[in-house]
Amino acid sequence: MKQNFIEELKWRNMLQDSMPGTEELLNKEMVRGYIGFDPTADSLGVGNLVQIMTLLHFQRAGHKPIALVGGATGMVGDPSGKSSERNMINEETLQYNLGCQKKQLEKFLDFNSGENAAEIVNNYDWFKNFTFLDFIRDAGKYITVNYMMAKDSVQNRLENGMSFTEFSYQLVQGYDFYHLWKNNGVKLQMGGSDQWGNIVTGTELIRKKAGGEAFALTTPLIKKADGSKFGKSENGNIWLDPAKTSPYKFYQFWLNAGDADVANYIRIFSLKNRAEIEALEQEHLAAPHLRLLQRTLAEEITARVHSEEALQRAIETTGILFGTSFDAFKALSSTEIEDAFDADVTFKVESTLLENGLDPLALLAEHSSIYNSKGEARKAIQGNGCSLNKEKVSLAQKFTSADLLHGKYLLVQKGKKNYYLIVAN
RNA sequence: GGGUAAGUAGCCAAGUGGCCAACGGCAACAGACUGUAAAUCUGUCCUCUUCGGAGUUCGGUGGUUCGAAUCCAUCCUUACCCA
Repeated sequence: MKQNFIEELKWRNMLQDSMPGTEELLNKEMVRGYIGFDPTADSLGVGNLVQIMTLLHFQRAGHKPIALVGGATGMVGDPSGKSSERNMINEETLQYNLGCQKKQLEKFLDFNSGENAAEIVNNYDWFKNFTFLDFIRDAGKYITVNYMMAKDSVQNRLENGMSFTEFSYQLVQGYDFYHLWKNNGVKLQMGGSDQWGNIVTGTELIRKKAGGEAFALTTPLIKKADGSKFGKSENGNIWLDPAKTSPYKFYQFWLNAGDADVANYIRIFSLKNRAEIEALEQEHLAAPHLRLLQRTLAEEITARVHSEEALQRAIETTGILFGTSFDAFKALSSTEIEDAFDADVTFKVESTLLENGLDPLALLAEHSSIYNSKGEARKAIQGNGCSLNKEKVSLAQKFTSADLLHGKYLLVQKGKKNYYLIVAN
């Protein structure tokens, strides 16, 4: 069952812009299309997930998706959307990042589906032996500086300055498109709307240099309803790598999405069809407090990005920490408790210390690093922002062995949503 | 190479000799209210602290002064104009 790619993107609100003729091309034949990924970090984040989904829908519509990892472009630095010159990352880091991202991409796309099997390419492969002189003759000659200057990504930087390196970026990315067009039969480049300028530099180069035709399609940038950035949480970016963002936190991120955003998200990140999603939306409107959309979305994405088991564990942890009363928590077995906490939120404390009674500052800041300093812990406690075994902590309190569950556990809450486990041994 | 303007906390930005750990805004975190939502109100927001304080900051380095983000010298960075 092939879907119409453009129609699919439209109802999912994933279509920002496309070049005239793009839809006709897609209806006519199996198209090879690519999206570039920038190796600035050692993991992709949920921000990149939009582009991954675009490729996935593209493949499901019967086309051939190609993910380009930017071994070469990463060395230059994309100025789009950046207000100042970027620091260069060294080659070693870059290689490492590339490897990590490649592994993640491989999880999403189907590489064994015959003629439209996904591919991953690295633009470093064709740039590594390309000399500067060749480049300015083979690519630079076809694009005028006037044209490059007109780009938003350049205009926005004229006030504060921009190096030649970053100015050249669009030409490097443009050449990627040309290379893939010429050698791999790629006719379409997709990307976030901030990439429009870079993408059309590519189609322009293809037209001028080879008289060929190529197409562009962009997706809107996701914004939260309050205008803040998508994909960040209190602890920074939400990554796809379970070592950097645990499946539990990943699940929580989606579960915590606001109503105003979640309808948007589910269309983008869910593979459910239109009827299913619209039905869910109806149901959600009838009873918003059940947060059906958030739950459905969180479950689907967590299972896809991590695994069904990781999802089950995240749901269980959530149930233990949020859903049930403390009595229910007490009823859990030691194994269940320990399973619910990841290593980075578990702290060990000598049980002898507790026998003598420990004040909260010593316990939370000195003997564990739930808080970085006593001052920080003190402020949080004074602000009523810390609970132990589900009860608000006061500075005057002392904790002893009698407070331990199963003789060894203490449940600590920093704020409402951050849980830690202290194990006495 | 010449001239002009600028560089203050995560970001924006006030501050032109003591009242400055530095107005204000954004972001962030926490509390109340809620639906683990939004909006709103409140608190925190350089570091450490025995909560009395202590230490380190205003591009870098030196200097003047009892005292410098503030004055002087010099260097660095950036923008604009001229060559």
